[in-house]
Amino acid sequence: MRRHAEFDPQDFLPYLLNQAAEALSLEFQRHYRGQYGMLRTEWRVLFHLGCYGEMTAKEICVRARLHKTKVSRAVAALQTKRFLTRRELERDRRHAVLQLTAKGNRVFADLSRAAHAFDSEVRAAMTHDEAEVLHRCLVRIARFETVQRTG
Amino acid sequence: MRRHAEFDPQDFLPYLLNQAAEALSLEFQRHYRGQYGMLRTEWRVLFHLGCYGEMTAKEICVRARLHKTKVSRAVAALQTKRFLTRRELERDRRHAVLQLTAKGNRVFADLSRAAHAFDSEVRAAMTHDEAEVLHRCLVRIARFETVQRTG
DNA sequence: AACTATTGGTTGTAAATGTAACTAACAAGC
DNA sequence: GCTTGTTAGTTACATTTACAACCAATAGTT
Repeated sequence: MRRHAEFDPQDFLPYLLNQAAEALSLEFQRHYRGQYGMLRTEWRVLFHLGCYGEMTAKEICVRARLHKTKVSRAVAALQTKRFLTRRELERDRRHAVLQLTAKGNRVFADLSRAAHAFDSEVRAAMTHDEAEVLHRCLVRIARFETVQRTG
Repeated sequence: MRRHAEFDPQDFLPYLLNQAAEALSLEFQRHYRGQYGMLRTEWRVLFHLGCYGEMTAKEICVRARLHKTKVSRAVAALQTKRFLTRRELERDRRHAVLQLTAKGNRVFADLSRAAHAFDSEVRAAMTHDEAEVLHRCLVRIARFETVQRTG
C-alpha cells in the first residue's frame, strides 16, 4: 500500500516526538485539569514557582520558554484561584515577584507527587540506560535552534 | 534558589518531551506553513496520504491518531488548496477515498525532502546508537495508554 | 529636564482547537 | 417495510492560543 516506502511517518522525529509528547501530556492532564481545573500553562507556571521558588513573570518566560502573553494569562488565572500572589518591587515597579500561597504550595505538593509517580510509571517501560540516553537526547533536542519566543 | 530540589522540571518526562517536540515542530513549521500556508494538521494529513497512498478520513484518524473533526477540517482546507480530491465509494456512500492531486504530490515530494533533511540534521546531534534508543523509547511512549481520541 | 528606546506586562482580536450535537448512510432485528 | 443502533463525516459553539498593538516604568542620551 505504501507508495514512498523510503519514508514512514514513524521515522520522522518531529512527528514521533509529538505523538509521544501528546500521549503523555494528555494522560497527565487528568491531574491538574481534572482535580484543579488548571490549564497546561497554569500547571507549568505553578510547577516552576514550586520548583524554583518565587520569581518574576519574565523569569518564568525564559525558564519555561513560554510567551509572555501565555504567562500573563496563566498568572492571572492562578491569582484568581488564590494559588499565588504578586508583590511589586519598589526599585522597579514594572516587575512583580510571584509567589505561591499556602494553598498554591499544597496544590504543587500534590501535583508534584503525582508527577513523580507518573514519571516513574513511564520510566518503568524502559531500562535505566535507555532512560539516560532518552533524557540526554531530549535535552539536546529541546535546545535545538529555535526562533525567539520568550519575548 | 531551588526549594524542592528533589524535582527539576527538566527531569519530568512529559515536560521535557514537550519542550523537545515543540522545538522541532516550531522549526519545521517554516516549511509547510511558510511555503504553503498549511496548518500542522493539514501537513499531517498530506504526509499520511503521501506516505501510504489514498485512504479514507477515518483511516487517517486511526493512523495519525487525530480526532475526526481535525481531519475533517484539514481535508476541507487541503481540498480548497487543490492538494487532494475526494471520491465517494458507491458501495458505501459514507466513505470518501482521499487522494493527492498532482499538485498535492509535488508539495508532498518537496516537504518530504525537507523532512528528510531536517531529520538528518537533528540526528546529526546524536550517535547512531542514541538515535536507535531514542526511537525505540518514543515509539513505546507514543503507544502509552491514552484516552480514545480517534473517534 | 526632555526625547527616544527598551523592558515588563496586559489587552484586543483573529485564528485554531475541543466537545457535543448533528446529518446521512448503512446494518440488524423484527 | 419499519424501528433501533452504528458509523463516517460535518457543523456549531465555547475555550484556548497566537499575534500585534498597547501602556507604564525605567534607562540612556543630549
